[in-house]
Amino acid sequence: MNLAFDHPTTDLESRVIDDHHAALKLWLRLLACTTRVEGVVRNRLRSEFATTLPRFDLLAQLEREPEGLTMGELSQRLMVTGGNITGITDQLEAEGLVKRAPHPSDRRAFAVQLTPTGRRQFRRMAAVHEQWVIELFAGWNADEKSQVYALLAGLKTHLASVDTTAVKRKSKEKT
Amino acid sequence: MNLAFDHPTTDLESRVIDDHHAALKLWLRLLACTTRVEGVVRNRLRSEFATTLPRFDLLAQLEREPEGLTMGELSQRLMVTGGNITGITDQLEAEGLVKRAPHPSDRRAFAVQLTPTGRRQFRRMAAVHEQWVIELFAGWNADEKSQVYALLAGLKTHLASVDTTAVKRKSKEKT
DNA sequence: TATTGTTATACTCTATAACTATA
DNA sequence: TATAGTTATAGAGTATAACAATA
Repeated sequence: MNLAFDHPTTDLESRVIDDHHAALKLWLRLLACTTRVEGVVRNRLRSEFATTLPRFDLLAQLEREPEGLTMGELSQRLMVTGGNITGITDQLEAEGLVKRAPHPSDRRAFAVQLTPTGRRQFRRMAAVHEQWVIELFAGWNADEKSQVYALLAGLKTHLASVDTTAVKRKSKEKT
Repeated sequence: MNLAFDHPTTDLESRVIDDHHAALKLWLRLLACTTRVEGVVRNRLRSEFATTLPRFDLLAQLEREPEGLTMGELSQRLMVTGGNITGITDQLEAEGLVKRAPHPSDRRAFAVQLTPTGRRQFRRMAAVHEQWVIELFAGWNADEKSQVYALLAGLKTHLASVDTTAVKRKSKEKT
């Protein structure tokens, strides 16, 4: 991966054309930071645990649900379509980390669950992963973290109301 | 990721744990928001302009450099390896948006430049793109935007000092 | 020899759609 | 008919490595 991040004229933020526009500048800086954090996490998951973010996320969902989740529920939670869940689950099952248990009431579905090995392994990874995140966000103190956390709540709510594809709606102005 | 731990908040150690817990929660919320914004932008670039984010980014870099950029410089700025730049440039050149002009002093290299058509088209896209970003960040008022913008400056500086792959370095703490 | 860019290849991640087996 | 999951396929988006032309 290219590590030119700290070079002021070579990172994503330099996408800014010439603008003095707060929203665009904010977005480019936000994207640069997020991309950076995500890249570090992906690289370390690969080099330390030979795994990927989607696989880690799937295990994380299962860790919270001892009863298991159906493929469809996993699809919703990871926000990807069903075919992808089949693929990731296949891999994790082949490694013995998850199993497709019969669903108690619907023979079409499965209750995908962590195996004991999977649970042990996930907890080990999750602890290390959290240390990475702590390290990466050490640039903010506790107060700054909670400020941003609170601000993001508002943004998240707003984003949920934005249509993914619609481009312009002159009327119907939100709030 | 599992956020279900209940830590008592009575002593110093617990507060530290909560602070760390806060980093993970913050990261997950930040990632959710960024992913959402990026997804909307990607979808709209595709549906409105039949293009992609890397292609848009490449045009944006060229728009700032009338003299053009070499393939290697584009590789650095977009933070991807050279082979990818060749592919993106091939596409954009086929559409008449960029051209590989001869490099004035190095016959191995090119000065990749926007064509007049490419410049016109990029400016049109960039204006619409900015409106999308304004819409997506309308959940924050001007003050909130500048707060986050300022906070991100600190995070960015910190992130630049984090090794992409290294996992733990107890000693040698920066500064 | 070193560097610029191209080609070839492969892998991850994702979406879509046709298909099956149940419901 | 509708739903849960699988299979097959396609296409971004990325990296690596061998290569050709030039420095």
